[in-house]
Amino acid sequence: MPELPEVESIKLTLAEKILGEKIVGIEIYWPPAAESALDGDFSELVVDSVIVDIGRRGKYLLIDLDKGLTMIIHFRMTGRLIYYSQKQPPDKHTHIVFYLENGEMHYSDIRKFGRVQLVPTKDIHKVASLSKLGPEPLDESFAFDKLGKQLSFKKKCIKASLLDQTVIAGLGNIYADEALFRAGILPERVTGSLKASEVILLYNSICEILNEGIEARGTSFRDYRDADGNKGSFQDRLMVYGRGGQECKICGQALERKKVAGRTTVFCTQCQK
DNA sequence: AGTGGCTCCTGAGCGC
DNA sequence: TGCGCTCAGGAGCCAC
Repeated sequence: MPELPEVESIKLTLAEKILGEKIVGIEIYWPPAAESALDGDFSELVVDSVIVDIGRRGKYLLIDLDKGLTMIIHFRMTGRLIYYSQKQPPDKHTHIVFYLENGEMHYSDIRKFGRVQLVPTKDIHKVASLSKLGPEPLDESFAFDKLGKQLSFKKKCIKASLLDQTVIAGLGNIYADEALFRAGILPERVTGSLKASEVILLYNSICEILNEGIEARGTSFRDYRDADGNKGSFQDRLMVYGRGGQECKICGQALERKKVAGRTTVFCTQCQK
């Protein structure tokens, strides 16, 4: 499931291929995937536009077109955006094909949770899902005291807080579990009960885990691929996610697996307090 | 402000 | 082989 490091990897692999390219045609195979906030047809608005920039905010990929339009893409669970330099037939899960001057870009999504949303670039801050996002964890302006401020007084458990995109943007189930393990904090701890020293540990763990995730070009636990269609490698370095019942790589005790905040959560009761 | 449940959707894995 | 079941989950929404 694309979280921050995966979306960043898609952005980086895509940028070298599509920046400056003109979209010369489009084929939409599953219309609900293509949402337009404007009057007019998604296809007509997008075709003949030049891709001028590509960015990321949290788990959202932002593709800026000339003519003042931006495509906001959220991959949810199984979304992919893959660039092909040569003609490529769509597969059964391909929902949108963007034909470029050189090559084509396929948006596909097995579970159909993801969306490509077209909005005027100037209105991007008005899009509810983006405007509510919390701080960007890899931004230089993000500091441990900023995280502490977001977490203080919260009564829900820390796992729920980390998954809450208004608290901090970009963490999903994998990196939230990994960050908590590295920080030695149990996922069910009440958020506001964290000591200042624990907030600093958590802050450092989040930054480290996300940077390592990007260096490994993401986690391909199941479906994730970058824009070249390649897997990431961070799944080889996971300490807890997907390892319930197995031995903790640090202390050897069997890892606990239980639902926390409605999500499957894996942790070590020995290493995390 | 918090939780829990439901919805969207498909494929994998399991028991029989 | 295949049927029916459960599970995986990001986020929006709703009831309480």
